[in-house]
Amino acid sequence: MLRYAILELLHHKPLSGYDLRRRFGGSIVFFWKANHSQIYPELKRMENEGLLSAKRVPHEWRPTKKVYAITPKGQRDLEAWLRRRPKLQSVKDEMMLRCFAFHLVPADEADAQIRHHRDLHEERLRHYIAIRKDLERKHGRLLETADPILFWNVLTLRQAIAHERTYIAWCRWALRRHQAFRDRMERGHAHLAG
Amino acid sequence: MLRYAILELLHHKPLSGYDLRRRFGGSIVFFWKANHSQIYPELKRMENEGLLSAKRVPHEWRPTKKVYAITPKGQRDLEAWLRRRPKLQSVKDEMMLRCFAFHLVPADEADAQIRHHRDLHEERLRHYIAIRKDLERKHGRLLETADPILFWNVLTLRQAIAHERTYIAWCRWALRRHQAFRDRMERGHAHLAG
DNA sequence: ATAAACATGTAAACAGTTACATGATTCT
DNA sequence: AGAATCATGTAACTGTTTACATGTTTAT
Repeated sequence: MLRYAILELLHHKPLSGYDLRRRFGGSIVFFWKANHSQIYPELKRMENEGLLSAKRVPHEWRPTKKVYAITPKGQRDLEAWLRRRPKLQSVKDEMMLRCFAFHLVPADEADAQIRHHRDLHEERLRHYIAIRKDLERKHGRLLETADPILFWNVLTLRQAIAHERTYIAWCRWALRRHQAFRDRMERGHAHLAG
Repeated sequence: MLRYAILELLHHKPLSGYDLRRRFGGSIVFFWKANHSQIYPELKRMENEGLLSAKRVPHEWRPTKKVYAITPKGQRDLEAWLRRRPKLQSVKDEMMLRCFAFHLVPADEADAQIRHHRDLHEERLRHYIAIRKDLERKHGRLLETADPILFWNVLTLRQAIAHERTYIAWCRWALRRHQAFRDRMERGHAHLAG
């Protein structure tokens, strides 16, 4: 999958491994992330398969860059992948796995975990909104753009933001529900004791 | 991570690899999935590490089962894991990666992809809601339960359902937005032509 | 001086999917 | 007779993370 993200990025313009790695901290981070230790070997493999062509570009004072460009074969591969109908990805959610097992820890510990998780998602949401503000400053009203690249990027950003908001709302709801559950249990015990 | 899912399931009662695999088609499927080819080797590893104990249980007519039970060490490991504060998982979303590249395919193909994806999520949502109905039939009003295990399970189910609904709503919104984008582009061209 | 950014790689471990492989029992 | 379910494994491949490893340039 990483290779398709790389092909899409190189479709815009040739980039080095280092440049690509920085791109994975930008707009694409909403739905894909990659470390340099995964990027460099993948670029080599893709070059061997004829999807990319590499060129060493020396720079007077700075280290020489190895710049990769997409080949016609790479273009065809990317477009063929876009036309496939993929299956649904299976969900892997560590927080929900923990939540499923929270009956094994004290109630306060469960609350602390949920609050911590909510804070992390709130931070990520703020980051996404900052990126959106940035795009708005540069391009004006995003949903009225005439640029297809920006248009699709804005749609993915919207999905990322909606996803974070849903997660945060769930955390808040779960904390309220848990409080109600604890109150109920306490009253139950009081009743039995009294 | 799989091991903690297994430990949680074995905390309730001892199970064979085959039983565990079926559990991964039940309530836990909302946030974790595992194939038998991953389960069997993992069980062996966990037994070697002293987290589980195995017992061969022969059955008059059916194949002998190898039933695993959680050990005190396994219990401690599970509880220690529950008290850790994990980092946010990085998002990996194939559909959004595709969407990011949809400027490379014809608009109708992009629409077909989004509709297909919406259908898949709608099916998954129906499946989750069927599971919830089942739980309601068995246990009555789920949010008023006094059983901590059921309580936390219901919270994870709610998150799974909210997640699917957000995704479906995004697909519908994206289709509307894309139609508006296409209309705008057409009017733009008409204007230039006229 | 030293920290941050530029620049590129490898190695080991961990995680997950798909395909291969076998054989009994039960239901239609 | 054939399909479904029970039951357990291995092999090959693909993907991802963390740590190791090195060296330059630029800004403070």
